[in-house]
Amino acid sequence: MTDDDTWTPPEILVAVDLVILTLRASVFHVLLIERGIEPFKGAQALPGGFLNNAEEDIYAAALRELREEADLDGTDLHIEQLGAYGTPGRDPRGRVLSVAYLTIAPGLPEPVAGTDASGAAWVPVEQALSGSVQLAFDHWKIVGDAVERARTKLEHTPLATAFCTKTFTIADLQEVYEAVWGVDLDPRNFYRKVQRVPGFIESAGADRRMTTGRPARLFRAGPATALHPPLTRPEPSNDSEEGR
Amino acid sequence: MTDDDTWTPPEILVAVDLVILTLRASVFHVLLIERGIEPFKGAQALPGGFLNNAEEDIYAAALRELREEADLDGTDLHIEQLGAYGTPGRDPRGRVLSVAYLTIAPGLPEPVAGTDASGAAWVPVEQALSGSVQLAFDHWKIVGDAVERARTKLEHTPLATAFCTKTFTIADLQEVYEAVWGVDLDPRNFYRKVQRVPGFIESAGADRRMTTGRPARLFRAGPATALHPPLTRPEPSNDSEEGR
DNA sequence: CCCCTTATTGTCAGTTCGACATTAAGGGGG
DNA sequence: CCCCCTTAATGTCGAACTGACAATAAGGGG
Repeated sequence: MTDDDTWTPPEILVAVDLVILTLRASVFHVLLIERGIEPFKGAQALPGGFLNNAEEDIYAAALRELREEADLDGTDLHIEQLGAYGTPGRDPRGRVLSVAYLTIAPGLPEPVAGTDASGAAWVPVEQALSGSVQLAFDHWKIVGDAVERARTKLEHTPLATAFCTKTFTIADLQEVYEAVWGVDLDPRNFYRKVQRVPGFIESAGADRRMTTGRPARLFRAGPATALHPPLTRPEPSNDSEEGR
Repeated sequence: MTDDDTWTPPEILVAVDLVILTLRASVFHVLLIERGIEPFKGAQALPGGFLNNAEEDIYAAALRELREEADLDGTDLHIEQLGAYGTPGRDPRGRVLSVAYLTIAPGLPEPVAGTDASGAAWVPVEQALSGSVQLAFDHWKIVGDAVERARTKLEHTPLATAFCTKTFTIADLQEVYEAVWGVDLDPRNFYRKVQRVPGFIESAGADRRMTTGRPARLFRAGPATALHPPLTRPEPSNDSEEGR
């Protein structure tokens, strides 16, 4: 931040975009909204919007949009800033700098009735990034960055628990890893590894849960903020890249 | 991003701040500049400034400030966006949203002659965060976030090589880890571990380097973008700290 | 040639990993 | 009530890895 009293710096519009990720029926989904107005009318876009006024905090604006556009309560949801996207020309209406937030929610069964936009829908992440979906602005890149961030943070933070409800089974947790990473994991080894990490998960009473088969123990998120040791993603079996 | 044609969203000043980290004499340093004008005149601040005009890209602005205020060429330097800092009131002059960038540079021996500000100086990170240094705006938090980011990325990305010159020895690399993490590592085990990670470092010819003692092999950064397996930070034996 | 310094290679027991088998604990149907 | 089906949890085993520490290698200086 520097000097200058004579020169007036340019003023820029500031917006907030939300990448809301969840698991639905063991599939990794992102929330997209069909735009009802130009520009990009009819295309899919991330929920978001401009700051209400010049005094609104950007994090508060993210919480507000979360409520308005996704009908979600930010309390006890994982929300972290992803970054600022401000390439000139990203919005045809003019210079807009958008601050993107990454939100992780436990799998909501309902299709989330958007209050505002034409239609809100959970879209499988794979599909959203495949190119078969028309995404507005630079939202394709934002979603890609968010997914990459989530995949990486799964390795060395307890982020996976944010995809789960208050209490969960180890199999639930494994589903998160498998869906987000797009791999299959061995339940026996996963069970062992997860329990060894101090502070990752802790037993939630002798409680259990009903399904067919043997009842599973319930856990809740532990106090750890980092996983030591980390859960490393399996190496991609191919070797089309990487060198030694 | 939403609708509305009648309502005009607020315009906000956008700035760029740089956290430039390096190693000097095996000590982890950050570049700070003494402010010559109000607000926070006389305090230390990160290099940075407002966008030049409404068309300037924020990344381009970061590169420009890097040149203007630190006399550094962004080419072949590690630069990544850290995040947006936009709390109302962070700048007493009005609403300013600042996009912070994290830059890693090989240890420059010279004290970096700032072109603009009153004085630029490399300050040990520990000192900058200790509270004994008056930092302007919310720069204390920004530096803290940057350092935390660097410490974490050292574990699972080849970021450490960004602290080194084009070619380096394994002992150089170890110095980076030790200085940034603030720990001591066993050279023998470090040597083994680093070499096992595919694509982390690759031999730079049979070249060597002069010092006292046996000449060391030179390496350069490899093609890997992630470390598999990661280099995990040693557990702190005590548990007096940690927090996020 | 001896000594000092730093680099690189070994050694070794304890731990962890991945692959896979086995046992445990419900619920349903006959 | 017993057999069977399903999912959960524990166990086994050789290979690989880890941390602690010893031993050897390769210059430079005196």
